[in-house]
Amino acid sequence: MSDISTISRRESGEDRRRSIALAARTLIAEKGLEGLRTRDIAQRVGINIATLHYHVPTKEALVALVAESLRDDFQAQAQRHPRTGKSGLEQLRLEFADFRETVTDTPEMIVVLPNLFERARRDPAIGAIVLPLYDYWRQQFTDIFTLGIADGSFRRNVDPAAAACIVTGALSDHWRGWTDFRASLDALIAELERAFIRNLTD
Amino acid sequence: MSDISTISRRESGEDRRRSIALAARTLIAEKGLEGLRTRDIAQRVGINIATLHYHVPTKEALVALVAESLRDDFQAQAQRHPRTGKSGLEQLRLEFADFRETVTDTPEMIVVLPNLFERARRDPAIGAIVLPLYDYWRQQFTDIFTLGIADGSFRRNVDPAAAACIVTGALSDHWRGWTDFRASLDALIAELERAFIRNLTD
DNA sequence: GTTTCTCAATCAAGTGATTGATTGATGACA
DNA sequence: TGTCATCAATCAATCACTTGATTGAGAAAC
Repeated sequence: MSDISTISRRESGEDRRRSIALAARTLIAEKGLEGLRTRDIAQRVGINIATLHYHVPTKEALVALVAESLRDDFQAQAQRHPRTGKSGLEQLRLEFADFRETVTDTPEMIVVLPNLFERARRDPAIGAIVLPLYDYWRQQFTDIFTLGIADGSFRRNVDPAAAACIVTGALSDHWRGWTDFRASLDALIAELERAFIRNLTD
Repeated sequence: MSDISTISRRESGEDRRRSIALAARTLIAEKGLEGLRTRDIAQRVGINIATLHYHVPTKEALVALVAESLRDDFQAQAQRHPRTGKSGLEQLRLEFADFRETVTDTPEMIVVLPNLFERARRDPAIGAIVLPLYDYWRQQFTDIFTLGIADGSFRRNVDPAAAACIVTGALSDHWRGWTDFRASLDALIAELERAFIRNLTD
């Protein structure tokens, strides 16, 4: 038998801030940063506006909290599958699998992160939190291409840094889904592999 | 000798709306859509807020005006250099040259357009204006790859639609400039060519 | 008792938009 | 040429909220 009188509306600071960040992420995905309102967030969480300010003092701090929340999730996902000892091509394929998983598991991250990247142009504090994610992601591919050239997976004349930019650009463009005019993810990934793998007659 | 008494503050509706659109574009580039204020636009143009509403009745109509303004500029630029009679690879190179020119000539378009693409998720009216631009751009590359396969410029196993997505993704990612971790435009373009050109021993 | 958390009411400034008056430009007419 | 009517364009003042944030009191947890 549940005791209604023990139901509390309180959450620890950390839990509450997590709830706030998640609600804000959802709302940014729905309405963009331009439509983000502190009252809407409070309502979505189920708290009073003053409670929201108790936990997160300004709107600016709120956006930073969202950025940190996304950074932490992104980093948790990046550690899921170890890469040690695999060839360049194998690692490339694992990165593609990871990408597919991210798109499936956290679709809202896909929408919110670019909004924060855009905001980073004007807000160095946000940039300091999220831009390293992009750098890290790109560095992963650069390392994979360097390895793949050395192990014979990829063409010798591949420029690892430029190739990394091509791959991250193509994948992030795909994840944005602005337009229905796009190749399927399978076709895109297959073409990305063909673009760099070493020709058998080389 | 100039006659001061003939100086007027009036502009035709069309000229005024053009001024308003350009000011709004500049402000979106500076502050994002979330920081766009009708009074700021009016001030930037040098008119009263009521005058702005006289010409453009709502903020929503204003964003649509910006979208149309960008569409028109984009389309004007797309017609600059004819492509007829050139090989797939030559056309690809012309597209890259066009891209370079756009980035140089209208840097603010580079920032504003993606903001409108994002807004298009939530605002079908804006999407109807700007998303066809992306489709058109992508279709250009698809056609180029199709042609280039037929004329022997590109590998036979290139999937034109997927390759177009890769190129447009890589270029648009580059133009965004979120991070300093990127290849130079020259290196990116060179790698994009290597990704698709036909190997001499094929 | 102390600390943390929550709330309703409120504040001050900002925001998109409106109102009513005025000005400027143009064409018709005497 | 001068006058008048008309319409387009402009403005200051104002409206009706909206917005991020604050205040002071009370509740909950330890």
